[in-house]
Amino acid sequence: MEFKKYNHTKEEKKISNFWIKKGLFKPKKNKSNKKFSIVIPPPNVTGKLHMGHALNNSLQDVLIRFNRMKGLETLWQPGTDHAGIATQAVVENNLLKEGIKKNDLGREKFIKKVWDWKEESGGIILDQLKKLGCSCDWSRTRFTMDRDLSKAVTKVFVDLYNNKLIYKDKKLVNWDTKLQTAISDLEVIQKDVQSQLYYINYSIENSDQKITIATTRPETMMGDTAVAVNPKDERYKNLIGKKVQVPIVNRTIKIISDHYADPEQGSGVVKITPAHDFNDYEVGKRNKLEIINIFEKNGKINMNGIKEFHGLDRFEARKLLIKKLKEKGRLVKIENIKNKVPYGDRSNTIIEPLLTEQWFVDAKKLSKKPIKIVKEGKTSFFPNNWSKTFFQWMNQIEPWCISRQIWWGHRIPAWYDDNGNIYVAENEKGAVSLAKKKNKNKQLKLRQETDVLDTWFSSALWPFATLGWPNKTKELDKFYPTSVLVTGFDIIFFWVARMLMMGNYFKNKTPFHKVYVHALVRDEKGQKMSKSKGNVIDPLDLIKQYGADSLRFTLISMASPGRDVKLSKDRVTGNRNFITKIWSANNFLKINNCKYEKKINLSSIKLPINQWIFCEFIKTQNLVTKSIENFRFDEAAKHAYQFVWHYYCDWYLEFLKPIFNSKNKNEINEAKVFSSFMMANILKILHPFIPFFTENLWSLNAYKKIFNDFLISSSWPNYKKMSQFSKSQNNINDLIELISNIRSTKAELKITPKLYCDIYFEEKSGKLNKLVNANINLIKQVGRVNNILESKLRDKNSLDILVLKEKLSLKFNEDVNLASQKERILEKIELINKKIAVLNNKLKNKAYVINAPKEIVQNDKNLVEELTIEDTKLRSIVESIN
RNA sequence: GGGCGUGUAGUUCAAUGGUAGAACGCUACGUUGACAUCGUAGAGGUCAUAAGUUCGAUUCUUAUCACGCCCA
Repeated sequence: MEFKKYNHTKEEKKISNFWIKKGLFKPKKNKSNKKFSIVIPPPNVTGKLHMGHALNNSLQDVLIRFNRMKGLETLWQPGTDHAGIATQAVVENNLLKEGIKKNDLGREKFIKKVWDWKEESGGIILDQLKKLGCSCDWSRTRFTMDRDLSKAVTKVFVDLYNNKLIYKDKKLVNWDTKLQTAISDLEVIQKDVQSQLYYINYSIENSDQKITIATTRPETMMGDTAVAVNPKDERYKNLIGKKVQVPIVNRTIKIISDHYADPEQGSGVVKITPAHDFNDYEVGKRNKLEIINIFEKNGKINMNGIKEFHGLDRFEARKLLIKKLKEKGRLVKIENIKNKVPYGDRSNTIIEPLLTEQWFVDAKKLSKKPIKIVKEGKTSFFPNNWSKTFFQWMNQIEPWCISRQIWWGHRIPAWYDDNGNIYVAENEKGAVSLAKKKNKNKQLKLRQETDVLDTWFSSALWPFATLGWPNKTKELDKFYPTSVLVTGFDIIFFWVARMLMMGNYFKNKTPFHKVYVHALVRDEKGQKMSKSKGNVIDPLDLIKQYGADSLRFTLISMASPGRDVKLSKDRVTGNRNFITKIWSANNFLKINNCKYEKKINLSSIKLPINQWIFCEFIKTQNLVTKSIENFRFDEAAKHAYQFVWHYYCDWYLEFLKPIFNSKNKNEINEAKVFSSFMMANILKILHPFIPFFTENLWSLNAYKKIFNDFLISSSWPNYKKMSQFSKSQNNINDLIELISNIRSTKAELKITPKLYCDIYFEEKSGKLNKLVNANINLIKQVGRVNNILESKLRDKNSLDILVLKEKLSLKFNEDVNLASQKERILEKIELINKKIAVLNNKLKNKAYVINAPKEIVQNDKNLVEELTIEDTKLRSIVESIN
């Protein structure tokens, strides 16, 4: 009979639709009243599925499917975030292609265009997650710009403002000159770059003396308002209070003393530009210096700069200034150095510290509770080291700049009157009434703040806003706090910390009990995947080629804690082969008409191989369960793989063959039913890893009839140990040992494995004899044994081996190379004696015998005994060869 | 500069204070009805280096070296 091959792509699509249509991803009430919930890390609405998503979501799906099968009421809450800057850029670019400029359109029309785009092509990634098999409750999909979530955002803003945890301030912020918005310090990447350090002479007023300052940013000289030296620096003590002239700029500034100047760095003299450097800003504040901003918002020199520099880009200005300094002989030298330069993570342009008015969250105050929560273990990280990273950042947290000068996002609910008063309220009506109150009922014209909020501000509310907050909903009651958060370490600060702040503040309960932090997916050489390197593996390509199940299984089985996943196609191929293996095993069941249609009474199972495989299954079931519960997805996958391939397929199915060839109807029937019953259980424990394939096979095998459920909603196996089976468990494992021994003996003797042999028991009363007689058919077929001999025939066709420490003779129909066999045994003897010597040495050591635990010492003694018996028997075999 | 992590078979990774495992790869042999996307058998490790703790260290401690990441 020929079987068609398993077609991943075709089947997966079918099953995905089917699950959704049947509503099987929705939480289902049950008796136990236990709940399990996860909120998805919302991907950007502009996002496309990459390997990081694939790993992140495969792991979540394992947890979700596992807990769903364990009978918990399970919710996986999906959705996307509006990705303010990224989305605005996408739509802006699309419009530009049509020749439309954002500013010509105006704010309102532009935002409508963004919504149009979102409806049409936003959220592709959600469909891609479906392809991956994610069992989110898609009917609950949320978007951070949804009306409900926006309501939550507004409420949070207003509450925090009223409690003085949000404030407006004029400060130096990280300014992106390309996007023309402020960004938070987390969105700034410090990059190592090659730079030039320029040494420039400033002349001291009323003197011939000059002092040399060093700077990487000479153009900011136009904003210099002081020169600083360290108070302890003897070289310059007498200069403090004197004045210097900034060359070219021709402004006179003071020499001040401030500890910020480092005598060891450069010349020990630094120029101070409070408007364009965070450190200088602090120096300026301490010394009450004037602040001169020389840049426009696009990074060009403004009217505060030198006349002929007006409108010049900052880098052009630098060139021109250096040229002029050279001409004037003020440039002492240029040094090549490596330094860190701030870049915007979205725009990849150099970030400019700029003095602007922005909105800030008092993160310091909000961080107190989360720190306590994590310390107390109410939220714990796995692996636990990440809590250190978390504390480190939280303990030195800075105010969080939340305003963005873009259009797409939650517009800040603040209104201004003409006198510059601020009214923060949930809507304009509220603001108007606040204004009235303040201004004795005078009718004032208000205008709303044009800035929008940082996208992460709304993401921070995700765990409760998606469940309906601020309304009191059933879902919020049931599923908040969520059980686990699964995320990459790269957003611990951006997202995890901020959710902890908001969740603990507004819900007074931590948003999740556990945070499972996974690593990065890299290429097979361990390099970060990046477009520029060209080493990106597209998960969708792999899904197309190998199926989502193969990709999932690969990612999951490689997710060891604290380690990056180094992905290669070979791995995926290997796991695809694993799935094919199960497919063909199932074909074997089909051919033999193995069906599980009536509930079995487990205690009525008689066949040793059935008892054995069941014992091994229980071991596996327990290991897989424990591993998933401990977030050891890698181990869970490996245990399942090991059992299916190396127990069920390699041995159990082989042992079935002699039974099917026999005439014992009872045995045949039991084998048919039980093999299929085991397959059903295999599908169950594999379901969280390879959901499509297993659900498909479940339906092909019609297991729904007997389990009354689709696989996805069937119950997780939790069989109890059957102690009356353990004798069979041991026997079959011994049998496997025996057969393996016969096989390897043949291989070593270069006897074709096909060849049958006769066997003779040297030790008639030993356990081998009993074992073989009890399983005679298995031995004969699987071990390729002809007859059990009554008396030993000593000739050149036969030889002795040691199995389970008993002597056994094998007799073949052809000559055996006894000399090579002898050599092999001698090698073994040598090895055994080495081991015995090591053990004896240990045992001779009195300190060891006194200090080591008794069991360990006893174990060693037993081992010596056993090895000695083995040694004696092997020696007698060698002697018999002579 | 501060912090975190990693170093075990050819490769990717486990485990473990008391005999070091798996997968993939490799080698040999093998298509008689589950499976060549396969089977059987096998080779392959001074557990980065050094010192310490210990009866005993791949495992614990410290230092060194190498690599990676985060923060300033």
